[in-house]
Amino acid sequence: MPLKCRIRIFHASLQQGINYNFVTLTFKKRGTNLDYLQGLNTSQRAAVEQIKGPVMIVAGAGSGKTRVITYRVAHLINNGVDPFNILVLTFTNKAAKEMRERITKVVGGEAKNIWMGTFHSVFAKILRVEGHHLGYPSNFTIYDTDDSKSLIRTILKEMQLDDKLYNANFVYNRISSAKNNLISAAEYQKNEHIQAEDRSSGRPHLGTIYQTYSQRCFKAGAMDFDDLLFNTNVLMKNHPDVLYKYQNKFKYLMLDEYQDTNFSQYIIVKKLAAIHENLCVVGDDAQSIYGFRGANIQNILNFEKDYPDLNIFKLEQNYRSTQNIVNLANSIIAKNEHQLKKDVFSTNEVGDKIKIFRAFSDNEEGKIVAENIAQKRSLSGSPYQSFAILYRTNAQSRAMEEALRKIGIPYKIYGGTSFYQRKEIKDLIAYFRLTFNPNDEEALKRVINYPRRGIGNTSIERIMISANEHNISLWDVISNAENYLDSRTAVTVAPFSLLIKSFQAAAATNTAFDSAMHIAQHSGLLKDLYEDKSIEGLSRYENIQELLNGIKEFSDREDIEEKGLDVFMQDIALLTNEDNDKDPNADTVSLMTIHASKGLEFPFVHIVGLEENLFPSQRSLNSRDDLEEERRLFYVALTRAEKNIYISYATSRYQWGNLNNCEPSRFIDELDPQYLDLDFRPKSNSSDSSSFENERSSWQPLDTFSKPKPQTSRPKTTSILPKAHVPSSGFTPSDTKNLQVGMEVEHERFGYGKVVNMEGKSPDLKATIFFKELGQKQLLLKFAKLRIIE
DNA sequence: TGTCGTCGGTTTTTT
DNA sequence: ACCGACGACA
Repeated sequence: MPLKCRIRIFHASLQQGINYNFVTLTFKKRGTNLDYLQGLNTSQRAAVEQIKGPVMIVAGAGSGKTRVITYRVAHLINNGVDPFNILVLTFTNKAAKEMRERITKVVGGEAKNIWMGTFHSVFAKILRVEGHHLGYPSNFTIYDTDDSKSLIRTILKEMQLDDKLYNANFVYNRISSAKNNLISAAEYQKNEHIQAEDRSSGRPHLGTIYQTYSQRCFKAGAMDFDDLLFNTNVLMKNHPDVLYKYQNKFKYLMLDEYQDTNFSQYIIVKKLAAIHENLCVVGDDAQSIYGFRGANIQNILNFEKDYPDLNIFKLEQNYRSTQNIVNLANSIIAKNEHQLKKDVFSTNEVGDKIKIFRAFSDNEEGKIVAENIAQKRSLSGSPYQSFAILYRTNAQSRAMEEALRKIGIPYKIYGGTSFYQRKEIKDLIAYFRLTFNPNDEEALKRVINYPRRGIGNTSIERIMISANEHNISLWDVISNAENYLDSRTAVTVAPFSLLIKSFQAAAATNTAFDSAMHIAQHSGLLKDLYEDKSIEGLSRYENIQELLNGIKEFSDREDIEEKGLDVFMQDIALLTNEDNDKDPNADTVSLMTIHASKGLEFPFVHIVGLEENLFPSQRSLNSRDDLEEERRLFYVALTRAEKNIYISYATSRYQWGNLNNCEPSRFIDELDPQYLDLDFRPKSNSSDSSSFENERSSWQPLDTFSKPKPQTSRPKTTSILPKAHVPSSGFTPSDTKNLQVGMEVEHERFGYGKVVNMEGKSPDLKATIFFKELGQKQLLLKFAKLRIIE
């Protein structure tokens, strides 16, 4: 067989390659550039050059991990490995994208042939091709968490179970963790241990729910996030021929953030690598922070057992941070019992000590952080991009946002509600989903009566009952309404099924954009949003525009052949906020959870909310393992910083609308004081320590707006958001043809703001405006009514 | 069937 | 404080 020959030749050349000394290697390869090897330290270089067999790279924070992965892939290609035979699994889509760009710089266009992506996106792609072996259509829907929970609620209702005891969240997590441990519904019900556990917690029906849930997903032609991995495992187990095919396709596997993989992912990788064993995992046990999602730190230890001839490389030199930061981070992580031994060090400058301060409330904390950023920026001349604010929970962003807004600092929030999770976006996408997969029960329930069509709960219930009775899908019922429903319901429902059928016809022949536009208009959704003149309605309408713009871009792409809406839809459920970053180069302060900050770096980092029960989280206090995960999380936060860290805590904080007192976090006590600047006093903290009700700032921002609001003592926690802006008398929109960055404007509803950026070309010219009350917004000028303030 | 008010859970982190 | 779910009423 030609295939076999190729492998043998290939291995032979590898053997030689390894025996070359460095100099020969540099000159050996024709037409390729091996200069990159020069820029690596000894252990990095050793890891890059060990291209055969199982490899584990233990990469300390900031030790040039991405660089090593990039160059290792480049090195594989330069040593004759076909890019089509390389699979690189990363943790986020963004990481994959960045890595591909970096590899392209070294090896050129060949890089686009590498399989690179997250577990979920890569195996979704494979399941679209191979899913038919398991009875799934290739256009299966991917249920997101909301879809899954909604289905669970429906099932609970049908089974007439108490939805307090069987809380949808709880059920979802239980099913998720079963799947991530490769326990099927049938096995779940057979497993005595699990059954005993469920009985003793008073929830004996969990197994049945799991079973029903799986069946319903299958019938709807849908997989949830965990199914993408679970079904990949089923596929590999039950279809050895398919497994064999991919084992030989992916002769070289690389796996980033190995510490964050769960059992299901671990088995996939292990099986894929079983023949060639060219498996390289990269990770840092000290940065394992996804245990709650089933990530198993044991995978690292198992790895050594599974591959006795494993080559381990440790990257211990930190190139990112000052010595003080690295030493401080080490002093924290040393408190954990479970860890691989390594010695992370820095030879950068010693740097400033780490500053800690106290605030009296979450709002004051925000104020100090914001002022500190403004001050540091003007002193050091660093752009806003060099600053990050990291927090434990998303809820903490609000106080920070308000403070930044108040003194006019532009910011960007990462994570939080993703663009694709917004209601209006999900609504439109549900129409798309239904068009391509009418059996998608969750999509159908979502839009069957939105916009209003007189199909209320009673009708929906009738449809569901009929579907269950005849053991058919909801779609089967409504598309044959006269056979399955009473005549009155049938009459209201029939037009809806015709509508969807007309969408199917439209989508069959049109490009993604034309189909999407057709559906947005004829579903009535666009009109419904257009008529909603509230602030929220306007912003929803703009979001739909944004989605349509995105689809237009997709339709205009020249590098892909299939441009139908179905192709666009394929992994939209797997996209997150970062993947929709409109202008990644804008100069803004970054706000995000510590989880979201993994892999990123910033010169100046604020870590806020260092309080007991918040960080470490209250839920982590019961077990040593959970607490250690929180400590690793703190370690991740500290190691994001290049130059300066500011740690802060508040002595009181609004939670659930109440003001609560807080204790400083135990993590603060664990910091080695020799690296701390204990005398640090933020400028404004000393003067108005008497009261945190005084919101007045001693620092005068440069870009004040023309109409300052009189300050009163704060009546409630969020006085920032006005219900509506009252336009100044005689508001008339200006001609925005000559709008330019820096101009101040008034918007009919959003109030006063300043243009910070312009992009696009007319008629799709977009302006990014920083509104005094509402923060940053992007507006399409052809829609926005703006008055330019002279 | 649609709308409005109340209630209750939520805030850990995400593909 | 905020959201979704649900019941009472139009």
